[in-house]
Formats: sequence, structure tokens, C-alpha cells
Amino acid sequence: MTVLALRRDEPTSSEMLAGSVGTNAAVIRRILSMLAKHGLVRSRLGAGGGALLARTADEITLAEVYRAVETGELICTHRCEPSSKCVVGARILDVLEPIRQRAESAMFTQLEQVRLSMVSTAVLEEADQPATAPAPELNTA
Amino acid sequence: MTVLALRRDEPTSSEMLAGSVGTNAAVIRRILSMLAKHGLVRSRLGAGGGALLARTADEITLAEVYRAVETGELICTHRCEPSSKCVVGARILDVLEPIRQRAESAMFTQLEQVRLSMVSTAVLEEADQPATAPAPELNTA
DNA sequence: TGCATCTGTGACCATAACGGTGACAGATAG
DNA sequence: CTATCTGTCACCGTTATGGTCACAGATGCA
Repeated sequence: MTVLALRRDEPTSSEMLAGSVGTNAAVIRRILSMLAKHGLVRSRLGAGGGALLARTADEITLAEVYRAVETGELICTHRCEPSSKCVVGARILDVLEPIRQRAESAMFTQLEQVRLSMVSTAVLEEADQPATAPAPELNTA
Repeated sequence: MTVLALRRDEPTSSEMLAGSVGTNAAVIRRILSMLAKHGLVRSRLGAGGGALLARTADEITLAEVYRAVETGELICTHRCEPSSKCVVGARILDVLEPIRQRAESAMFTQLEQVRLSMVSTAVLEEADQPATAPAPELNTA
């Protein structure tokens, strides 16, 4: 996504993205497909085509990206159903669920405050300051 | 942990816990071992033994439990190393890392506010208002 | 129009992660 | 002394995930 943000209106092929990420083009296309379904990315077919951001990098938050790509729950509780014959087992999921939701939404609140444009400019600024930059301060805090 | 909180000073065997959770005793012992290493749980060996809370349920937060049990990072970024030949690939991890940390600590802040005692009393309160009145047995047997 | 390019998607395999299971030494209560 | 229970290991099967190949369809271009 950062690459797409930096390349603006120039389509980027999945082959090229795969090179940057260090993986296979089909994997990139798979992920791109998920992003497209959530309206974050669109693609141009044919020769010279590739992926483009569907909106400006300023209108995309990391929370949206996360939700598009990550399917399962952030905090997974019980993989197996607890025994309903035990007082605790019968109730624990109902008790834990609102807690899980609070924790999860706290994290999303943070991710919503980071826009893709912040990430791309931070990458460029790091590239400007070679070798010594330890902590890139994304101003949002 | 909730079961241990409710049973107070009475040791609970891994066999019994396994019954409540719906899994194998060895799995419980594996998890109990992790909790013990973090000082949340202690165990009594020999006949009539079992697991006990190392502190009161009021002194244990869900954040501690989470940290003890969950090993990997909450939000995992790149599984494979991005290409260092790409401007984005070379810098993206450094840029993303502080964002990840902010999001993660936001979640822990929530979990730190929930004590194990709150969970156990919530379970009991839910049990007090049942559609039908089940026998208050802790184990499944 | 024909060709090269690139997406979208499905199938398949290898690998990693994780829970389930059995086993066994050591500790301890009775 | 014996029954019980922990702590830990090894091992297996399942599941999730990424890597890879393949192929149809869309599109720009000569």
C-alpha cells in the first residue's frame, strides 16, 4: 500500500510489488483482491496495468487496511467449547466477550488515527536521513 | 484462572480444569506451567494437590495473564523480510514498528483495568440470574 | 486484428503452529 | 509404601498460511 501511495497514479504490477515485499506475485494478487473488495484498491487490466489506490493515501487509515486483510478475531478466546456443566465454563465466554471487544476497539482507535499518507511520508523522510535515524515519530500521538 | 479464583485455597487438579475447559489435562498443565513462570499460579504436588493462584484474584490483571500465555506479537507485520533494494521495503518495518507498539499498548491498557476478581464475580452474578436454576457445581465430573 | 501483458482465481503442495495424547520421573500426602 | 498429581518430553494429526503453477479474461498497442 505504501508503494502504491508513493507511485500515485502510476499503476504498479503485482510482479513489482512482489519484488518489494519479497514474495510471489500470486500472493500479492490475493491480498490485493481483498483490499479491492473493501474499496481500498482498484486495478487496471491489460498491458501497462497494475494496482492503484482507490482513494488518496490521506483518506485511508491503517484500521481499514487491517480490517480488509485480517480475517479472524484479534484476540481469540476459546478454541474449544468449554463444558456447559461447569458454572464457570457455562458463563465465561459471555463474561469475556465484552472485555475482548473493549480491548480490540481500543486498538482500532489507535489504528484509525494513522493514515497511509503518514506512513508513506515517514518512509521518505527516513530515506532522507541515512543511517542515524532511530525512531521515526509519526506525529499522531 | 477463574475456576482457581473461585476455589480460593482449595487446590484444583489439572484433570478437573481440563474437564471444565473441555480439553486434555496435559494441555492444562502446559498452560499452568507458563502461568507459574510468570508468578500468577503455584502448584501443590502430591495427592490432593493441584493449582492455586499465587496472589489474590484482585491482584491479577488480564494483561498479566495475556502476557504469560500469549507468546507471539499481537499484530504481526512481515513474515518475510522485505527487499532492501526497494526504498519502501528498506524502511517500512522501522516506520511500522512504533505504530504497532502504540496499538498494542492501547489494548494492554484496557486489559490492565480488568482484574481476575471482576471476571469471577461476573461469572457468579450471571449464574445467579438463570432461566433455570442449575446446581452450582464447579467441575464437570 | 493479433499479440503481449497483467489481473483474478482456483488448485495443489510444503511448512509451521498448535492442540491432543501418552508416557514417565519426581514430589508429596496419608 | 502407595496413590496421586505435577512438570515435561516426544509424537501425531489437524489447520492455517504462504509459495507455486496454471489458465481464462481484460486491455493496451502495433
